[in-house]
Amino acid sequence: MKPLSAEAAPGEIAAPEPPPCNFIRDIIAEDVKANKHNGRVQTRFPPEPNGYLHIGHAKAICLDFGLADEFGGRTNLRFDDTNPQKEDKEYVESIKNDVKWLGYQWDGLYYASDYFDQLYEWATKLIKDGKAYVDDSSAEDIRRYRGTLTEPGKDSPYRNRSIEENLGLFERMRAGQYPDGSRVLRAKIDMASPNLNLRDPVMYRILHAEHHRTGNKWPIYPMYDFAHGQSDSLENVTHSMCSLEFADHQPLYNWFIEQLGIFPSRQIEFDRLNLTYTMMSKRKLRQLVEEGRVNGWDDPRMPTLSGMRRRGYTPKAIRNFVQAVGVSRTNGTVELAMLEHFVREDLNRHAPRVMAVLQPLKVVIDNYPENQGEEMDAVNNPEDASAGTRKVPFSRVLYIEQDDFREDPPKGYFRLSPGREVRLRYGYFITAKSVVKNEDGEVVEVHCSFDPATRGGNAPDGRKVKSTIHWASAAHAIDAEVRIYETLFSKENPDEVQEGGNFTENLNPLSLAVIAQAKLEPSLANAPLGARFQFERLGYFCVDPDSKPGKPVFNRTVALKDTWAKVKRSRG
RNA sequence: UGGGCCGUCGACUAAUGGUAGGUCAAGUGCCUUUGGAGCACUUUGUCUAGGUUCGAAUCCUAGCGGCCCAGCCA
Repeated sequence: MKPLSAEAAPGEIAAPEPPPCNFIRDIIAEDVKANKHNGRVQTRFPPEPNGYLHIGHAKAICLDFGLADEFGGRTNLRFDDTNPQKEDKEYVESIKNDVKWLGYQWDGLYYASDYFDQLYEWATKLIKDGKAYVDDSSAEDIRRYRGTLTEPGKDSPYRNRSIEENLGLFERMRAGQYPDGSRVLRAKIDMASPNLNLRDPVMYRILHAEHHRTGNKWPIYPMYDFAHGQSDSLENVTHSMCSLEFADHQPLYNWFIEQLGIFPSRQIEFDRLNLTYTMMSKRKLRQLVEEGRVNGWDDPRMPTLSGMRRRGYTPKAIRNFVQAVGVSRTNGTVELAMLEHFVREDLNRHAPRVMAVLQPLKVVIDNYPENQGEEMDAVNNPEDASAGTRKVPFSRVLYIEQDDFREDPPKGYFRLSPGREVRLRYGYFITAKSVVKNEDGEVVEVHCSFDPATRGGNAPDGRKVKSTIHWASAAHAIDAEVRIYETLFSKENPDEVQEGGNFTENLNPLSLAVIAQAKLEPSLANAPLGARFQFERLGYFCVDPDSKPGKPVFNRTVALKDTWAKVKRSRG
């Protein structure tokens, strides 16, 4: 049965479709139905503040916040800041900013470092219960004793120290009496477990490092595994979503909660988002930034939320995309085309239309009076009548797109060519009469005639033209820099390299093209930073922060779908 | 090679033992003052082999294929 939403009265908002099913929603719905935790739903988004958020994080954010919202629950933002060497305040600020930009507001704001005292106390309890011990082995010995994927590990020689000795040692670790790396606190579980995470995992390591929040208070820091589940538990998190690679950690997550007898948060793993022609590895994104292959974390080619924001993506488009992609436990890669569809869909509805000529070709209308001009009425957004109209100046000398004129038009080419009549959008019908060429034989000027009866773009005699092209009046146009982006990598999977190769070899040398002198209609002169437009027939563009008064810079967010390009391709 | 997770149109994802459906992509047509947008239509799929069952994408067994795990990272 088809939904009847299409029959809703014009202007009426169709009832939102029920969200597509997914296995996490099913789990939560069942728990709520069974009145588990009295039907309460609490989630959390737990980034480590060691880099900028990317589109992959957006999926986690939409899941954590979106599912909680659906069930009337709450969501915390918690920074998993247990490794001071990699973390920084700069990242926590950018993360907060990006989450808000995406459209979400957290209920509680926490840091794992808020729990360091509690965690320390819990570690002491485990020692007293004979469930944890201090190991003096070197990192290398610990690795050796851990065994391999196929062989069991062996007990550390320090595994059976007395509780009193362990307590004393751990206190001195905490007092800062030992150098980095000299000792660790380990959980006493099972060195023969087929799950390597259960082979006496490290709970605390010694790190004489300054933490961005706790300063020099702590010379020891808990590992992720000894912090995450307990943090969830302290926040009474009912459903703790994380990515698939943590599935092997779940038994350990549960083990600590059980040994400590604390609130039983439940971990649920889902698949990460992968996208073609880009990558989500924070480490590699950082490398691109540090090696100067891109211009910072917010380079519009980056898959970071800050990059996408600068590129002109809307939060709504990203949320819709994430919703459409869904969630499962398979490892797949979503086509970039799907992301682009959702920006176009959103921008098509909301972005005002303007005319801009990127590769200008001069057109002179010989029978239009010199030193005369007029203003044409142009529709701001055909998708939204309330957006109104504006005036666009017209005169004898114009610019059109170089692509919109062919001296020798190929078959199927509908645009301007000698003897052919086309419409100037919101202007007049014009017919090409002759061309002026430079010494290289390139057309640098097209002379046309116009039909005064077609003002506004309609012929009273009802004759049709096959093409409508955009233009800018030479005398009135403003100059702008326009940055055209292509995919950052030229391979669908940038990690696909020859033996011994490196992903940077797959960087697309054409990922950025700068047009220094585009010609824009004058209404764009004072467009505010971040403003988004459709340049008619070209794509969606937004104002970049590099803009200077009188010299705007535009980024192309995404091109319009280009049927002509498709025709050309299919004809070779 | 031990353990864990996972295989559904080209991509992503539904169907919870009972009609294999949706979105993107691709294609065809209509419409059009954006070769845009919109509308209509179309193509293509349950990894393989057995089994259970009136009935299997779903349950079982065995293969095959992919991903993750041997940090004092998260």
